Amino acid sequence: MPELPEVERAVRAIRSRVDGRAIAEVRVLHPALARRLPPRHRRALRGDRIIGVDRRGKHQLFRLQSGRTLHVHFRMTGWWQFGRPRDALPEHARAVIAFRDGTWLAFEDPRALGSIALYERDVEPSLGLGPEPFDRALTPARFRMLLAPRRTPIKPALLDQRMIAGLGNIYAAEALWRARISPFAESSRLSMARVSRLLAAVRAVLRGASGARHLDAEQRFAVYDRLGRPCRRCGAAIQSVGQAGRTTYYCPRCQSR
DNA sequence: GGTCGCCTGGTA
DNA sequence: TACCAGGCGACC
Repeated sequence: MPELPEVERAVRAIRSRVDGRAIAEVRVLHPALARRLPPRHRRALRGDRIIGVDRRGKHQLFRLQSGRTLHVHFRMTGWWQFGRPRDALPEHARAVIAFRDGTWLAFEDPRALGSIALYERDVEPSLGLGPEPFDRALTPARFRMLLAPRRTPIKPALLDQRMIAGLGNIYAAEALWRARISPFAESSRLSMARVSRLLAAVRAVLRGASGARHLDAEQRFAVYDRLGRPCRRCGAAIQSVGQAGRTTYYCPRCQSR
């Protein structure tokens, strides 16, 4: 699930539960997770304490009392499950942070594509991210400058985290539909007016994401996963196309190049 | 940019 | 059984 709104929600759900808790041990339950969190790093985490959790784009940064940082990325299917001593671990728990008081935080991730990694004291992970979408310093003019060097279709450009941090395949498509911009429009050639519309659309889509969460895909999205269904604006059949290895959904009639 | 690999599970 | 999946880094 996780694009920016979902990662933000995940962080909010656990922040108050893990803040201040001391780590008893970190267990890895799937070999894919061990690649970036080897046994010596797991051992080194014992006794440390979580003092805060930050989000940047889709990344999570657990700040530790030692000055180190635990970096977490959900990728496609990651999620947190917080548990009490007697609770059963979720079926697809891939790693577990067990606290001294018996509570635990399980990294649930069916596809096991997510990652957890430890960064040494005072080493800030370099994530290569552009501005946060709601950063006030992100003006239409700045957004346009970010998009200007990219001579690619706008849809794949939006998935590049150096443009805006936290956009993913779904909300990029939704924002383009909302801004009435074709996913094929060339990034560098978007007019100021369209860039401005796009930025507003990105923000509106991300803001609306949390509220619509309980709806099914058909209700929740304007284009995503709605192949062949009528466009909510003009009634044309929604189409899909492969772009940069991902599926893009769009309205062929009211999203112009 | 495109394409592949990483992983597993759900669905046609 | 085959294909697809909300991510992303490595490769060409």
